[in-house]
Amino acid sequence: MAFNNARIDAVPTLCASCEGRKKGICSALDCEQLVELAKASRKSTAESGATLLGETEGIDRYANILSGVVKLTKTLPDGRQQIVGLQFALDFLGRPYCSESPLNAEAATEVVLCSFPREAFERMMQESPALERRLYRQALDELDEARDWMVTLGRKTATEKIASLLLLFARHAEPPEKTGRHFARFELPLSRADMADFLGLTIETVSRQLTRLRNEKIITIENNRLVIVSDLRRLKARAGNG
Amino acid sequence: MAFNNARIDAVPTLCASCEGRKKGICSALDCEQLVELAKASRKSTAESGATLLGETEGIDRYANILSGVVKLTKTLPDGRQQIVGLQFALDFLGRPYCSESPLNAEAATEVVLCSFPREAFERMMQESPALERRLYRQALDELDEARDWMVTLGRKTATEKIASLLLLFARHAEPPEKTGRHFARFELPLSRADMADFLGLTIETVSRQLTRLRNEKIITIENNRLVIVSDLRRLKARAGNG
DNA sequence: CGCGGGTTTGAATCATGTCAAGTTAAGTGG
DNA sequence: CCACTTAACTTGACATGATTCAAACCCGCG
Repeated sequence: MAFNNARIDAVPTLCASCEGRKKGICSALDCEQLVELAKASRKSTAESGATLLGETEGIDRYANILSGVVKLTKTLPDGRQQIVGLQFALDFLGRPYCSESPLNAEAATEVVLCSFPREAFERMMQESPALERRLYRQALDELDEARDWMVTLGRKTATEKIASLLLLFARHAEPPEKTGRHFARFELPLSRADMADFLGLTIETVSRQLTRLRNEKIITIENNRLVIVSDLRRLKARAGNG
Repeated sequence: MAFNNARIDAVPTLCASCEGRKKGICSALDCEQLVELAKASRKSTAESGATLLGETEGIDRYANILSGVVKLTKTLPDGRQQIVGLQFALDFLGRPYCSESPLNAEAATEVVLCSFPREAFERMMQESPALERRLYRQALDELDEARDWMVTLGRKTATEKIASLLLLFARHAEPPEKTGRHFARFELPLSRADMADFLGLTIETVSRQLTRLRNEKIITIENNRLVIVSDLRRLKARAGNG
């Protein structure tokens, strides 16, 4: 054990207890790279509602999300808005090989970030195929998610959309296996307005569908934000996926 | 020149005239790799309507699309269908690091493919960071496209959806700059049913919106498939993007 | 206590879906 | 060459799910 201490000590203190090192982008880095990146990294907190990445501003930093929920939005010239992605803890935030497509990232809840300056991170990407592979995989995962939501947006009814969204939250909130397999309980990370923007609906419709699910005893809502699902199977049945 | 002949000869005959070598995935390969991949490659044609990649079958080949249009679809258990992506000439078809998400690829028109066996291609991916980077970029591009369509699906009206789709086709059909900047003329690569599946509409609505655009003199349609747009700006205005 | 943001609820309206009937165009076989 | 069939598309009348507009509600906070 003592023999290995040098290496263990080499892991930056901040990273030692960081989940991102195990499951996030950083899992693709070796010790040396981790130290180098950590030197340039900065932990920061953003209030709910804060803009993390705007259409206007140049992107000068990439980041890992340590906690909280980030919404990626697009807006039409006349103000109509659509959330095109949600990112959770340990997701990577940023746009390597930045193409044109204008996209806003906004904190949906309070968010804690571990961010790196653009140049340092891009240099590391060049040098580390493993890192780039890890990023590629995340992009593929996000692509799958985006396509799943296209089905939801294009082909599901309002109730099915809401049920699908609740299931998404349940999946992210649960340490799987922790609560009973068919039970879930979580805080809604989005306001009704945000849910509407994600599902291509209006606030009123979102609200109506929630009360409908409540009336059908599929969910219970406390304090407008805490959702309890006693039987996930019934919720799944309402989500249209089978 | 003679000095270089050896190298030029080394480019596989098939590839020499192939656009994919310049603009597609293959542009990331050096000569040696190109030869190796070409040895394993196979050119093939698929009828319109043929399934290229099914939920059921394992994927045993990757491919470049040489010509034609491929639609990527997802289907809900009750039969509702959504097209979640369109791929055109020189796009890469396949799912490296295949995750779960069930996806169908079907030829929307007659399609010509240049395909490679799974193992050969994956081995090359392992060995060539440049190739993986190229694939990563395509994934990012597809992600951008998917997100653009999420806005269309979630927030646009039926007319705007149709206009947006026509603009997409125009962009892909035109050798840019060839026809006048504000003029376009192209064959619809999708049937009304496919357009409906892409836009989250019904065939009837698609048809009605097309005749509406025709009545407004924004487009002309000949033979049900040939579309002529005399002023792209008017079409853009109807697409909701500005 | 009253104020304000977020949410719920209600009634009227509208866009899109549904169902059904027609049209067009391209075969196919007599 | 002309009926006949068929598939894809268009058009019309009607039904409905979601939006819109408006009002009430709830709850934390000054």
